[in-house]
Amino acid sequence: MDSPENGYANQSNFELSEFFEFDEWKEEDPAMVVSRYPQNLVYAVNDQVSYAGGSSSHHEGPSNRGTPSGRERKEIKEKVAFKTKSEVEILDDGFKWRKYGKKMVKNSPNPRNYYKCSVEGCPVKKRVERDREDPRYVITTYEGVHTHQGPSRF
DNA sequence: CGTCTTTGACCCGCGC
DNA sequence: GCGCGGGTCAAAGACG
Repeated sequence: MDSPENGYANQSNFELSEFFEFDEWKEEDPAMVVSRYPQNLVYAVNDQVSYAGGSSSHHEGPSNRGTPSGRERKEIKEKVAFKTKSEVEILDDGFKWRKYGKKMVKNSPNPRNYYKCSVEGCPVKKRVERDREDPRYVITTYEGVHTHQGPSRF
């Protein structure tokens, strides 16, 4: 029923070639982890997407609904996928997130949660999904960059 | 009171 | 042209 080599890449052209596996980051301060994640890495990921995204079906969502202003095609989209081993997906990374939607993935009996930064001006979006073959693993995908560098936790 | 959560409905882009 | 999938927003409710 499942392709042996099929993975998340199958779901989207965007391959998680840069996903990190944190075995026990729980021990560390989540806020610290975020602070330590290299920004250049983000560039590397989005750069890859840009190149491989020549026809990637994954691009920024729908045009601003209600904002008929000229939509500039953003070729650079920061996307970072993290594979975290945790029982709870609500890992506090130091920022405040507001859940704005839940959807079920066909290839997964697990629902996909959509979070957005509560801070106004922060176009950062977070997507949390459970691994379909490893429920104990959680895949967190961060999109965008925080404009506010002062998490209440920091 | 304020904030956040949850579900449903709606919309868009693309494929065939 | 239509359907599918995915993604987002909205309102209400719950809770602190």
